Amino acid sequence: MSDTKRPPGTFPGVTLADVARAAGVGESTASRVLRNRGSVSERSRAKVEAAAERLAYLPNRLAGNLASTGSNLVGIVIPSLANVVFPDFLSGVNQVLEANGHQSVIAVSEYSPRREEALIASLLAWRPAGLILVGLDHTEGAKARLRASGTRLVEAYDTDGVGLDRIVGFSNRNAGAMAARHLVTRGYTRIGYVGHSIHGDIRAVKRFEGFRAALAETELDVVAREIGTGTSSVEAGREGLARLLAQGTEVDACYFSNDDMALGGYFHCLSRGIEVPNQLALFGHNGLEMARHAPQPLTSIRTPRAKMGEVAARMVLGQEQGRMIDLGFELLEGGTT
Amino acid sequence: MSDTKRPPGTFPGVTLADVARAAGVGESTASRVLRNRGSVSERSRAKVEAAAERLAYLPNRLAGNLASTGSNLVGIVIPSLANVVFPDFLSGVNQVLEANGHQSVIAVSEYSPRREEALIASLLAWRPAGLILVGLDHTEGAKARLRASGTRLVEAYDTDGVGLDRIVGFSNRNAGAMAARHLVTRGYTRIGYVGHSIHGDIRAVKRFEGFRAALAETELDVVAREIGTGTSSVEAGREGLARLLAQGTEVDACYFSNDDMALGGYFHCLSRGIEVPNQLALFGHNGLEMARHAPQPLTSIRTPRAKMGEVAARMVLGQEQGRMIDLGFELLEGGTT
DNA sequence: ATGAAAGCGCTAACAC
DNA sequence: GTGTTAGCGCTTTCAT
Repeated sequence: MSDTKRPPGTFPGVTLADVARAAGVGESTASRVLRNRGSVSERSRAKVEAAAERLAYLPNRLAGNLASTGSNLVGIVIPSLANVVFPDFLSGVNQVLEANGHQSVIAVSEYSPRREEALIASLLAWRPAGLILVGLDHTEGAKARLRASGTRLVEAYDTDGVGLDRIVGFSNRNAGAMAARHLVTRGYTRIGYVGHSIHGDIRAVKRFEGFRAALAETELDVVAREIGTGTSSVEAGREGLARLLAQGTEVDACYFSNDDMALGGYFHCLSRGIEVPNQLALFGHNGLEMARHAPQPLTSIRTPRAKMGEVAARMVLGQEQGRMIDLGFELLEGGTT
Repeated sequence: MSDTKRPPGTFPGVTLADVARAAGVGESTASRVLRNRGSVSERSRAKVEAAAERLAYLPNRLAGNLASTGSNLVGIVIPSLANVVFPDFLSGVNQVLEANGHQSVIAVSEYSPRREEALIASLLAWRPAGLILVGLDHTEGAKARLRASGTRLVEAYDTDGVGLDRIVGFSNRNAGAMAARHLVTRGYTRIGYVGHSIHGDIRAVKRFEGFRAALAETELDVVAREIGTGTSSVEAGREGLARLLAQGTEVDACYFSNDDMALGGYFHCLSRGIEVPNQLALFGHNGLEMARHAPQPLTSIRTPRAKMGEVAARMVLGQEQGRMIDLGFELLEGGTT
């Protein structure tokens, strides 16, 4: 047990060899005990466990994983932490990963594919058990690395397109289409759209495309639109709707890129005394908790975020059949349409 | 370049030795080039870089860190991902960590100290460059391990108590006190409290204690309280306030454990036609974006969540002086008081 | 400036 | 059931 001067962040250094020696057994026996693998006599097991306890032995995963080639880390790249939906997703991922003795290494791309590529390379250097990414859109470089690595890969959140390996999610196009059909069915015809920056959030774009395509089925289209420059937020939604209405185009319903945005729109209506849904109907996306409990629950589409995370984790651990799992979504009929 | 049959999740295995051989230099030279350390001739550098590129060499951090004893991983344990405030915090942490070539390994304790202890042990096995925890309350076992490990440690979010190593945060007691004084100054005297489950969320408890202590300065106390059983949410706040008012005790102001809760309360008032703040004043905590943009901006206290994450990360990297940094908080005077 | 060699702490055959 | 012995892929003296 060599306890000499050592750089900060380094450990006293009780090694497996120390434990084995203290227990009076060989290294491999100690290793077997500590990992519950292979057969060991009750006697050895007890001795090793006692020694480990006494020496406060802390295994070194760097060494362990290097020796066994492969780690119990799972790399996860999400576009943002600011948008509530990704923590929800992470939460699901994390839960099943931890339950299976794996650990999440999380990286945030800020919606930049170039950043994502760098993060992927960085994560692969840990020889992770697998990688979980959000979306299907990656740089060519990233795709090449991923293919070359042979790592198990799961792409989540989007089923509109082709993936590299495994996919779990739902169709954003169809979600948009469902929103459109709902509004059309309710008789709305002068429909506006308030969205957040198109930069990066490809899935919001896909929803809007699906939305317009479905409107087109009945010869309709959005009559006005307002796209913010920043990320999705309550404030952006509030201001977006204010600007949309200021355009002068008559509008009887508004589709928002997200529930945050829609809640902002709702707040605008409350402030201005605009009657919802009589004067203006509002439709969001995601089914966020806060919007479901507004005085008038927001009509929205609930997306299976946590569930998606759980399935993604199970897929990455090889516990799930199928290369593509579409979890669908659900219309939440609220009081705003 | 040994490309034999290998277990799934394993790599083609281009090693540093392969690169060195291809470049016609020694391993150590190749290593020096790839890490920009030590002096290398332009010629060797070029050869090595070309070879690495050609072979699509991907360094193995498991090996690298094992050899150099110590990793560039930083372990982070947060209580929950469901509560928006922690992603905000993480976001700050992650930003400076990534900018400094470090990676976040994130674990979620679900507000359980026992779980936290297990997660800490698990994280320490990676010989992380440092650890970031939320709060000052840990099991004795966890504290012992942390001290023994010698790892640099930062405890965030709470300055009301003693820490193990470095601390960054604010005083939750004082935040509660500020809320109380604000309400008292405005002339409210019949004050209620709606909180979420006390289990685990020690900081919410500290706020409430500070709140009551400050009320006591003027011989006041909360006249009614309602504590939910689950986590903080809009729904819990809405129902909590409904129950509080149903108690029958006359109340002219209500303090909530969180902005989610307070927004729920606000929604309840809107639904029931309770005039805010005339009939009932509302005070939250955290200064969440969504609450700031309600028709009547919620009076609240803005907490420096992202900033706290940044400072925590800098502290863990040893880039910050001082063992204890109090970032304070800020009163947000809204329209609900 | 560069190469050889000795580990880092562990796991995985392989013998016994 | 248990110990011995090679490595895992890299960094790091230490010569040169």
